[in-house]
Amino acid sequence: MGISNLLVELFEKMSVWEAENVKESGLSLPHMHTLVMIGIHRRLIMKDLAALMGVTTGTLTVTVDKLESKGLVCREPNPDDRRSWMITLTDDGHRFYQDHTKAHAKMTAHGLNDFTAKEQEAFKGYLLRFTQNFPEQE
Amino acid sequence: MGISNLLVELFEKMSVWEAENVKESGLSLPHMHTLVMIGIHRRLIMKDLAALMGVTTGTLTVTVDKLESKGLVCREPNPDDRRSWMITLTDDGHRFYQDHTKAHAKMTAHGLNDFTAKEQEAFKGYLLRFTQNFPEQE
DNA sequence: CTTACTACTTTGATGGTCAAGATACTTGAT
DNA sequence: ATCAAGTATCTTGACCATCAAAGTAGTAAG
Repeated sequence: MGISNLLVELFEKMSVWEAENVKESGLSLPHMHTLVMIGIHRRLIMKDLAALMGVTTGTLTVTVDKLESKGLVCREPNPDDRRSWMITLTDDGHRFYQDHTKAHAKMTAHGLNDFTAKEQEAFKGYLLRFTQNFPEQE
Repeated sequence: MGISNLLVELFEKMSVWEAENVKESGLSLPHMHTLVMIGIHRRLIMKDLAALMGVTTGTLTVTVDKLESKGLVCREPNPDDRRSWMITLTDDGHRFYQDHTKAHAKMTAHGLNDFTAKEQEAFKGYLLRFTQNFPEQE
């Protein structure tokens, strides 16, 4: 089997894992995805967050509305531009983000089960190169 | 950055790439996903295909209805069980599947841009081990 | 043959998505 | 300053994907 098919298989398995894992949190995939993006970037305006997630701002508006009503994210006024909001995680939202990150780490540890420390480093190096060679998202 | 975050980043980039790529084909993601699953398994009954894709048979019924009306898949009577259908790709459906597979290969080649043959083999070995260590989908 | 089970389809409801239009603000040119 | 053009967000209306539950037709086991 070629690397291409291996990647597809890994992608498939990670997707299934992600879906099951997120379902346990009680959030939908788009909602968790949103929390993760905000968690990584800390503070974002709607436009940038929508671009990162590959959705329109209209879609993001309703997502953020729901996350806000659940007390997971916060719209703060943007002092530099009164048209836009700075979106951040609340403490509760940050907990979801951290739990999700921990679950990722656990999943990774499972995959690296029989790897020596040296092999992990080598794998990581390859992954880094591969990921960086990858077409950038516009 | 740890391997966990690298994988998440790769996953994210592959998702974006996949979405853009599939959009160009004129099919929705679920429709392409369905064609790929049938392409890999050649002949499947609805129940098994639904399980592979992680959707209910009710959802799959409408997906297959649409793919059938587009002439991309075929419901053939199952001689062993008159309750079920064997789902297969038509020639047109197979072309979509093959084009998609080729696009995956192209994407992979891009990522492996600066890898020597020896490095590709090593990376492939690690990927294989990692993928196989991964929790199975049930 | 009858009961329990199974494969598939249908139906009704919900959620995510987009395109297009509306609103409020900013920017740049006059 | 003022106005026009551009921008960030929100709203609306429509569509698709999805599920749970109910319905249909076929199988299996006694």
